[in-house]
Amino acid sequence: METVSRAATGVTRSRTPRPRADALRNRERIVTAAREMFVEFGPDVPLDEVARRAAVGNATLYRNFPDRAALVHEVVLAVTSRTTDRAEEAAAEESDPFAALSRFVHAAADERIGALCPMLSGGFDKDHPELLAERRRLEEAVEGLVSRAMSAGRLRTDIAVGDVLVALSQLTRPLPGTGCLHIDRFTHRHLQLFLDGLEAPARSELPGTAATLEDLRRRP
Amino acid sequence: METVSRAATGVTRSRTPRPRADALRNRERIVTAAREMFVEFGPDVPLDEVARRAAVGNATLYRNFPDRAALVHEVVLAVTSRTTDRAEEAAAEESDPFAALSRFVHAAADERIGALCPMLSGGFDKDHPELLAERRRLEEAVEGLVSRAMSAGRLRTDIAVGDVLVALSQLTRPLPGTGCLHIDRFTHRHLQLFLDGLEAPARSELPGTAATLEDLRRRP
Amino acid sequence: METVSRAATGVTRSRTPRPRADALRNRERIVTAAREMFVEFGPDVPLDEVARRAAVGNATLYRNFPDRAALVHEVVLAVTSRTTDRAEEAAAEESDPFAALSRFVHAAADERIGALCPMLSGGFDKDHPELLAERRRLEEAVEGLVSRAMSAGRLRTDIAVGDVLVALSQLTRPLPGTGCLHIDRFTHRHLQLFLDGLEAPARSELPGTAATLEDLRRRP
Amino acid sequence: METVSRAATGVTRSRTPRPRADALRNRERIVTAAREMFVEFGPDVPLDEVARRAAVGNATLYRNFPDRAALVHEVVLAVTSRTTDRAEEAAAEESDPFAALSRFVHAAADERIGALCPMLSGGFDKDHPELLAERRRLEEAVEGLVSRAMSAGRLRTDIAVGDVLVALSQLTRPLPGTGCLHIDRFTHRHLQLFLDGLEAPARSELPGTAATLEDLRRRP
DNA sequence: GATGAATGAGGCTTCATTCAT
DNA sequence: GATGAATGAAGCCTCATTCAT
Repeated sequence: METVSRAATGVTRSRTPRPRADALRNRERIVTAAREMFVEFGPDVPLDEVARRAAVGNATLYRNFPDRAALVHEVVLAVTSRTTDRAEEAAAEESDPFAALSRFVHAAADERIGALCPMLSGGFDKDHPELLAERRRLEEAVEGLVSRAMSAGRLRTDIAVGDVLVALSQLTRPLPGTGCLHIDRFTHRHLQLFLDGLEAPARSELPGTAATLEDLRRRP
Repeated sequence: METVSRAATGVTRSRTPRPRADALRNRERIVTAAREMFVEFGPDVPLDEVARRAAVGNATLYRNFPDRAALVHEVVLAVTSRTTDRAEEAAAEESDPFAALSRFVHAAADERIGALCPMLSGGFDKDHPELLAERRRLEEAVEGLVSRAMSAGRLRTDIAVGDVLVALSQLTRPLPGTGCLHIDRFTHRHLQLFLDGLEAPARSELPGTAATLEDLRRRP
Repeated sequence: METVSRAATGVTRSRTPRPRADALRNRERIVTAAREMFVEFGPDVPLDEVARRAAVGNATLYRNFPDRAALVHEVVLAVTSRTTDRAEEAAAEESDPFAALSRFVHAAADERIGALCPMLSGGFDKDHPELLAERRRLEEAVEGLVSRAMSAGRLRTDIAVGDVLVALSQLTRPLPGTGCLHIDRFTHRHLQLFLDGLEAPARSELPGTAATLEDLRRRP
Repeated sequence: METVSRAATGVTRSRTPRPRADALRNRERIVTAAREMFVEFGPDVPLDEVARRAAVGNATLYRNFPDRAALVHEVVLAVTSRTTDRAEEAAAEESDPFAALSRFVHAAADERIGALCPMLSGGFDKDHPELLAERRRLEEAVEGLVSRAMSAGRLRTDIAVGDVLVALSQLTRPLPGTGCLHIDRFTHRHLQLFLDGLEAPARSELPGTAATLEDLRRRP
């Protein structure tokens, strides 16, 4: 359950006579390197550097991903997918609904969900069907966590899944160039403070209105 | 006109004979444009674009700021300073110490304190004396807000000024390319949730240890 | 009358406070170098080489012409314009109408009208208004030459201006890499043979139908 | 008579144990695809595209032709050979000597002899013995057509085989990217005009001197 | 023998910075 | 002092060619 629940699908169906083993490995290495370097240096990191980190020639990268947008697409997909896995794990394995939400939030930080933020800016298709589907899957999983915690009276009722995901992403956004060193020192503290603020009973009245992920995606 | 104004100034300190009025105005416009564009498009925005927004030639920008680092320096200084002003205002004008902290947090968001985050990455001297001093000033002001709220029993005691400022910065970090549109829709909600988490009594035990701004700056 | 009858126009009109002298010179040098190198090596010649021949930095080329298409556009415009000038000269200065046409054909070869052929392939806007206008002007001028020669009974009547211009272009198309050396040795011979074929009375019946330049431009 | 009058020569001398049938077919398909695509897109067409059109892997192409020059060599050879075939056909089947020349000229256009022009530029060995021999064969065949037409008094006497072949090539040179669509609409008209100019009696005095194909090849 | 994949060199284009008016 | 223009270094991407299955 750990790894690529999505990327490895759809291989043995059609005409394509099976990708070669080393090619698959290369592709995987590129995505991994890209994820790491996007996290560490931001989404403008030179693709040649990504290729070097992946230990492949730059043209191999371009063979697999025609342009930067394609690579970003893949990384966003991977991070979203892995994060969703964490949400489903938390839902399945934690009996206390607020503990489940809490576990997910901290796990999502470790998956570097915050790295998605800067990537959402670039010129890539945020409405791509694959992405849309994966985002829906994430939203549903987190929606499950939220609604159960809310039903149990553990979560304040004036927030929605969008609030959780956006704040979570912001709080875990990496600082380019720092190598994420501060994440382990501070981020989990701040996430915990945020979770404390989410807990019922509400200690204040919130401005604005709760929102879904789709609201975020749209131009407001 | 030039000679008159120069002759009229009675200052005998330095060699520089007081900059011309339009030169000062230009410098100010550049800093303002840079602050806006750093917020809107991130710290990698082309300097030619900044110059255009400021309605000056690019060479004028370089006359005032020898390189990008110098401009970033100035903007960081300005944002820090303005944010400090907000902290001092809040301290002076709010009687309730937690309300003061709260007011500061929301005001700092409007000053785009979050824009500092990405700028702290680039190759500019974070230890410059001017910056150090301004950061100290900010830290002291916020330290005042925090300690008073804590003394009044309104703030949980396991946090420190570093927690407030870092989380505040992260939660208000702009998404490049979005024109900050989401700030007004979501950010203040999430700040409020964070503030609720800060309030005493503490609802959880925090991982890690509280820290100052200087801790953040260092390589851990 | 020799040179840039078009490029030098429209300078002193508007807001733009007059381009600097050296900038104009640079622009002119770039266009000249591009024309020469397109002729000599074809339209795929590296732009860095064009810049080198023009003795400017490559970025200067890109400042003046955002991409290859813009540069091709300018060169096509220049060649067309200069060729039109030759047509008008011939019309004005030759009394015999067939001699006028003949003089134009040979002069157009010297203007390297054949270099237009390969450039018409690339991804640039062949319907740009400027180009359209210039092409019309050329067509009108040559149409004048043709119709007068035809009226005088010197030209066969089953051809049209498109035939003259297309065949002329083809016969004078440079061979990339040869430095046009063969032009002076052979091209004028073949043009003369073609002219002899154009002369009345017609010695054969032509297949197909006569056409205008616009017909050529369209996807047939 | 159609195809490889030269390449398939059944010499059984050497070591190579006769290529497999599918290998031969592949080689043939590559040459055909290359010829078509050189005509359609020019001699710089990516070899991967040629391989795709030939429906073979790119490495298969490189197995048969070590580099682009080798492929160009083969295509030039093939086109030259097929054109020579047309010349010999015309000589054999037409009783009127000028009609034979005329028939050859139009047939050569259909063989895309014009596509040779751009290929003669690239970095391939134009003096390769095979090519030299083939070019001689073509020249002899056309020389036969020319001299017989001239002897019959049907052809002006101030031209030579080089004039015919060069002008013929130029007039039929494809415009890259157009898919040769204009060939059928215009080229045969212009060839006819050229033939009319070739016919005796000469209507003008030609500049320069007549030349052979070898003259063309040399740097003058 | 045939193939898909990998590679490095090279062209295009942008941008921080410097220069000439 | 202010400006537009010039520049070289660097990133993106393509393609001829080589390698591993």
